[in-house]
Amino acid sequence: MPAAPVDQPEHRSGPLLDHLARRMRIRSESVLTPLGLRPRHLVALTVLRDAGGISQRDLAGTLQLDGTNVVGLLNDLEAAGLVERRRSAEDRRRHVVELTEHGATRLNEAECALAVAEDDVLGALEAGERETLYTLLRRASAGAAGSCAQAVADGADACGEAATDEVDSAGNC
Amino acid sequence: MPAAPVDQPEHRSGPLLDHLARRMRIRSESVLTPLGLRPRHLVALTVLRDAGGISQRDLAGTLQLDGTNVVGLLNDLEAAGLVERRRSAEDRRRHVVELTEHGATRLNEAECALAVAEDDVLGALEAGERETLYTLLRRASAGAAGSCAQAVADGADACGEAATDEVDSAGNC
DNA sequence: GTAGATGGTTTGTGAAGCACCAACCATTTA
DNA sequence: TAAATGGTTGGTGCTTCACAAACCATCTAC
Repeated sequence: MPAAPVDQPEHRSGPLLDHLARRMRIRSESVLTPLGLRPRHLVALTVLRDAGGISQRDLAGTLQLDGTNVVGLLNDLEAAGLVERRRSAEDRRRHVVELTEHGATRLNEAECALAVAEDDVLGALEAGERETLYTLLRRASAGAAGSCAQAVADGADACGEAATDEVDSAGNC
Repeated sequence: MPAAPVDQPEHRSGPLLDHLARRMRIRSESVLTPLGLRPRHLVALTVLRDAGGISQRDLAGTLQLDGTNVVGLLNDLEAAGLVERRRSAEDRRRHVVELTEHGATRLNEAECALAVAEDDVLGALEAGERETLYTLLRRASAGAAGSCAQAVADGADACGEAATDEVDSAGNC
């Protein structure tokens, strides 16, 4: 073997992300079940809290989920009163989706409950590191939100911000 | 509404991890297909590179995957010559699984190819931040590896280290 | 040495998550 | 008025799993 110029080993986060997400999801499931939620509900709620009132189409884009399946997901959440569909004033075809107050509270409760799962999966990291991780994930998530590339292609301009507003839901465990 | 004592909003990485992993997986799929790999193969290969020669049982534990399904996964990888099953000398029931040289090379190629997907999903982060993210994920992954809790329960002592050895596969894109 | 536990394998079965298609209504835009 | 668009419903099918059952090889304990 030609002993290859060993310099810059690739550092891809993808597989690690995948791996940890899976571990976390498995742990989370048992914690979430008593609350009547599934991991994907949490994902949707989290996205909705960050994204404010967006259309289902945009939500589908952010979630990278087929539109028809978003309908079902939202049906669940709306039936539980965690989310609200309102017709948009500007375009009455659109549904503006938003967290209800109950939804925000419930999301917060769920996050508290998830502490156990997180301790388990992220146990090797100290508090400060976990916070760093959270910040990075959140930034990445916000940045990738509507997929800028696509937004640009559409001639839209939803790229610049969407990043750093305060999380303001009730924060008591 | 009672305006709740807004202090410590929960910062749970779980849902974000889930969200980003999904986005990444979707992006990765198209990049990986030409290489005849699936995202979950990459996860397994990555884990195997880090974990060295471990038994299938331990691999199943790390992957949190049912043993019977690990068999199928390894069948794929072995058929492609990326992985090798050897009978353990100490316990001939056990199969010691290890990356072949070809497997390491292929993993590296795949990681190079994944740059595109990563740029796409992690676009909001700069190079330094991505490296930080990678480091954190890797540490978390290594720490959670065999699930320390379980290892302790078994009376084993595989908790302390497993963290920071150099990645040493051929690193040329 | 024999019994029972353990690691691995095969062959199912079934559930969940999801993409995709088709048809449909309400609304907006051309 | 004719597309195009956002949302909804219902259906099909694929993939990824968990779980069960039956089996072989091997190890451990009695």
